[in-house]
Amino acid sequence: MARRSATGRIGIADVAVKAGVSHATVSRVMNGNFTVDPDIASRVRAAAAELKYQPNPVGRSLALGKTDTIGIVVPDLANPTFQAILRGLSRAAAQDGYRVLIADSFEVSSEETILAGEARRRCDGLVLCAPRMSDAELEEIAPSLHPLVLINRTSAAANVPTLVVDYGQGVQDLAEHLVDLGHTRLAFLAGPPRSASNGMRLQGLEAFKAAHPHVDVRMLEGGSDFDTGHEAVDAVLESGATGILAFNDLVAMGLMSGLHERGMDVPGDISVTGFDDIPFARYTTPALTTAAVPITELGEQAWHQLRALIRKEENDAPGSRYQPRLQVRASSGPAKAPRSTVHG
Amino acid sequence: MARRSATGRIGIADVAVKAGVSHATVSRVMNGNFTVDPDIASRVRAAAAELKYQPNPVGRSLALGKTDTIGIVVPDLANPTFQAILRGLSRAAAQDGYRVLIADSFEVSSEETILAGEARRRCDGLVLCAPRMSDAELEEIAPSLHPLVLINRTSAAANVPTLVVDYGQGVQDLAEHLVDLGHTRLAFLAGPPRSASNGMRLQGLEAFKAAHPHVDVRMLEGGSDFDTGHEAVDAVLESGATGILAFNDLVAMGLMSGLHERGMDVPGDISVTGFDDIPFARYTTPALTTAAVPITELGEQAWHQLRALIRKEENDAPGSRYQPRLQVRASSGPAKAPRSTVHG
DNA sequence: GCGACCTGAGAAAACGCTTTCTTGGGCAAG
DNA sequence: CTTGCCCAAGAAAGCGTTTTCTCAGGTCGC
Repeated sequence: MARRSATGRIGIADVAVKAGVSHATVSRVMNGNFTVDPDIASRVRAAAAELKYQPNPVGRSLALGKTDTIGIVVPDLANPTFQAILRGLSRAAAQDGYRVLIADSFEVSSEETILAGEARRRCDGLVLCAPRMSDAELEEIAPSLHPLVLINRTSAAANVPTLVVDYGQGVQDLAEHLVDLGHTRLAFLAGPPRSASNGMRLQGLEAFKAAHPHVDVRMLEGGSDFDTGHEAVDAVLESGATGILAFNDLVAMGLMSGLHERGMDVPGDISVTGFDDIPFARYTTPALTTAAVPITELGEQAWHQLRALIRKEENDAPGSRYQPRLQVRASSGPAKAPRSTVHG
Repeated sequence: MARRSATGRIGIADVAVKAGVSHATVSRVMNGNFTVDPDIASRVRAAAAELKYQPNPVGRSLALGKTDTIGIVVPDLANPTFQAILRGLSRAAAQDGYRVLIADSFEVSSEETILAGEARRRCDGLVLCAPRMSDAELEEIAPSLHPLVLINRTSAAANVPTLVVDYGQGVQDLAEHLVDLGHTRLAFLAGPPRSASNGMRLQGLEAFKAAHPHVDVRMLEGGSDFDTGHEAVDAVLESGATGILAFNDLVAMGLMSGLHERGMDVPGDISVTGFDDIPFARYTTPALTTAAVPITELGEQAWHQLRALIRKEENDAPGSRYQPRLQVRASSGPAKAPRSTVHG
């Protein structure tokens, strides 16, 4: 009856007809414009309610030039870190009436640029987690993404708030912790080679090595997931290290699992530390010593920064730096007498 | 120079001017319409490239009546189950060029209805995970959500594919497993009272009790997260049960953690089973016996069902039922001699 | 050589909304 | 009683696309 022909959905025109007013008046009523006669307003509201009219957000977005939606690009939705960022972002944005559109690049850095652009065009702003993207490319696209917040990347582009976790400091804290426990042979189970946060960890380790020339710190190739850690068990054992700094909690858990299969005791034989303090880190056996990152809060902050940009507010603190907090649990313990290295 | 005044972004009009053609021709070229002269086409493409023109998706959506976006409503983004569904959905949809808009209801069932409606209007279809919503309300809103796929809920509404996990069968399999190990006193650590999937588990347990009148099955109140399991430790010990069926893996992990703190041995003193087989279930200590649900695949299937609806394809199999697979690990073991009940 | 057909590109309408512009009517002041 | 103002509501112009409609020019056939 009142169905529109084209889309089949109820439109503003149907309400206007039913209430005997113009489209404009319906729009005014729906948007709480008070320059409309109360009688007419209630007539419109009645008509809208009866037809169960709901404004079409697409038409609205086109007219208003905003979508009330923000985008987030993540490299891997299976990674608890990005899940947590997404959660914090989504919750904070929802409180201001914004929704979140997700774009998962599945670790393909070439996709990140395209996805970011596409997502940005559909949204009012973008949160970008693109650890593998080259600096050059980032600088290239950053301006076109403008209401943009970066996570764990810095950019020279103007007006791009940056939320970074101080991985360098975190890994130093963990290394110090192991040294305090008497470990003198450490190994860093690295993350993906081109990862920005891995770079920060490496820088931190350089600083650490400079400050502790007597400590042997080996670098081992790795990755960012559980399997990586599990597969690295041989390399770890060969290294002869007694204190292992895993790239993150996932890798640490994989490594502990592998070590357990080899009959090694953690922390009796080897101490293992993670990074991030994902929810499950408390519940591994042994519970994982790690550097806690307030990651959900980071997602929340990302929204606040983005909101300021969208609202064109002055932002006195464009971005912030998060200091990981050393979280000592049972996976790290006193070094025992140095084991002999299997090779070399 | 070529910037449009209103939004500041490059529009189709700018390209048209630069290429010396009409808006319509630019549109034709951008959409690969071959009725346009090759020379003109390349001139348009050159102009578009030079201006870095990218069509505005909002305008496009309005004209086309589609957004290339689907929505998903989840009760809790912190729950690994929904994270996995989201992941599977997002990946599958991305392969067909669709994006995913997320709406987290934060377990507030009254929000679910509103969120679902809003999300649906912005998208071409919706995946709804609303375990707490009443059946009545679901039936009420289902038609208006139409390209709609339900997860772990059934609906009488026409054309609503339903993807359900057979929690009833899964919990029976787990109970059988415990009985086979010699347990005669079981306890079910229930999920949220109004949860649909909890209801399915309860039905399964009724069937189990009917088939095994000699087995004592206690019902304990619970919830769906880690803390719930952790807090339930007293109730579990009081129940005197030696085989515990936790609502899900999270609850089971919390319970095991609590039991460990109490000095109880799993599975020596008490066997614990979970449900879902979340990624971390393999890595708890002891590794968790659970009922594995191919949850990421379920998200993927949700997309396929939704896609069929969006494309108005005939769908011979509207929905499917997933059978959990018993995954025996170390958290379940032979019953030891019955413990005495603390109370009663 | 002229008319019918066809092709290719511009003009304009449509998508569903918001908002500016316009207009008519009521009221107050001169 | 007339003139000017103000206010409320309708008309219309966007927002940025796609797509239909229209028309001009060229080609082919007779």
